[in-house]
Amino acid sequence: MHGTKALQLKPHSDEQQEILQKAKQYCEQTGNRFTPSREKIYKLLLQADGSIGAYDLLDKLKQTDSKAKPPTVYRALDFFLHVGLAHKVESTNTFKACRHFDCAHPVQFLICDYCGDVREIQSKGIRDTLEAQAKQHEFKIKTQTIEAHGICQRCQS
Amino acid sequence: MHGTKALQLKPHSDEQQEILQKAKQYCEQTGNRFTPSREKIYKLLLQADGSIGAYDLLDKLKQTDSKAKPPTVYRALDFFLHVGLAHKVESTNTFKACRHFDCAHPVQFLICDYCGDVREIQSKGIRDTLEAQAKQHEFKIKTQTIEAHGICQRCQS
DNA sequence: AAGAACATAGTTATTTAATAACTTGTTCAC
DNA sequence: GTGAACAAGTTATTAAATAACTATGTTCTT
Repeated sequence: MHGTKALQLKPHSDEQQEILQKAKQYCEQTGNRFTPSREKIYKLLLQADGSIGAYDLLDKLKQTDSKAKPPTVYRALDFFLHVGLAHKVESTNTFKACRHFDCAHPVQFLICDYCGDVREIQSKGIRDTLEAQAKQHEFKIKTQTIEAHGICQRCQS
Repeated sequence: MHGTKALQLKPHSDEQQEILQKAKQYCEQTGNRFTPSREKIYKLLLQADGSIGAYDLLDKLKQTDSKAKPPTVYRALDFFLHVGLAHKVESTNTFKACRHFDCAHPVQFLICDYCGDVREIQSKGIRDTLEAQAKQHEFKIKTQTIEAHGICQRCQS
């Protein structure tokens, strides 16, 4: 599932610490509680390469919290999705921590089928093109799911 | 789940007959077998409003084929997806018969969260915009999943 | 026509993904 | 401090998809 991990996040990296702090702040500002349970699960989500399935996340959680059960992770995930701290990758039923949750634009994913990496991009162009198409059909868009599968740059060599 | 069905396909309509015939022809031309089992399931897929889940499809199939089981429908669905006779809607885990399977372009869906209607559109613009974005990241796209949720024209009033 | 090779379908069981429903514990405002 | 609201624990179930094995059918070859 994974090629070289040179550019992937490592557990407890500085970048993760930074995102974690921003997540805490963001929750405080918006009146949402970043509880210990949520923090623990959010850390695991940040440590995951690419995206991670709910049950894989549960397995990781069980290593330090042996009595964790599906609702434990699904509740946290639902919370993250709701406040914008994470996204669901619909085509693989997996989840990914959002790295710039402070902006509410729809996102797109580039999913490498070789190494499993999931890159989150934000193209206003894609969003607007879809929006324009929908308008032609008099369709009012609420949410967008845009996911491309293929091979990432690092796996092409 | 459903509003007015005025524009929806009705069982055994002329349009369905036409698509069915085209599907048969298409399979012959491409050396794929459109077996009785596949035909039965494809008809049910055509009759479904919007998109339909595999197990809802199974329930319908059971009405005339009481011993049908999950692999029965999943095998047919896999075949349809493989040859291009149907699409999977990833964000709802449902399936939809393709109305223009003779062209291989990626498609986009406009999914009405109010009536459940799923409209298949083909915008070269969206495809190309995503393609261009991917290129900037040196990502080679194989397949695209583009789904918009919202409210369709008929349900806005 | 017989038989090998392959595709299709039947059958049983299991895995994976997600949620329902009820109970217990925390937090926070008044 | 009490109670409303939120969060988490617990048990069970539903929903989605596939694995693995058996049986049947189709096609191709000789």
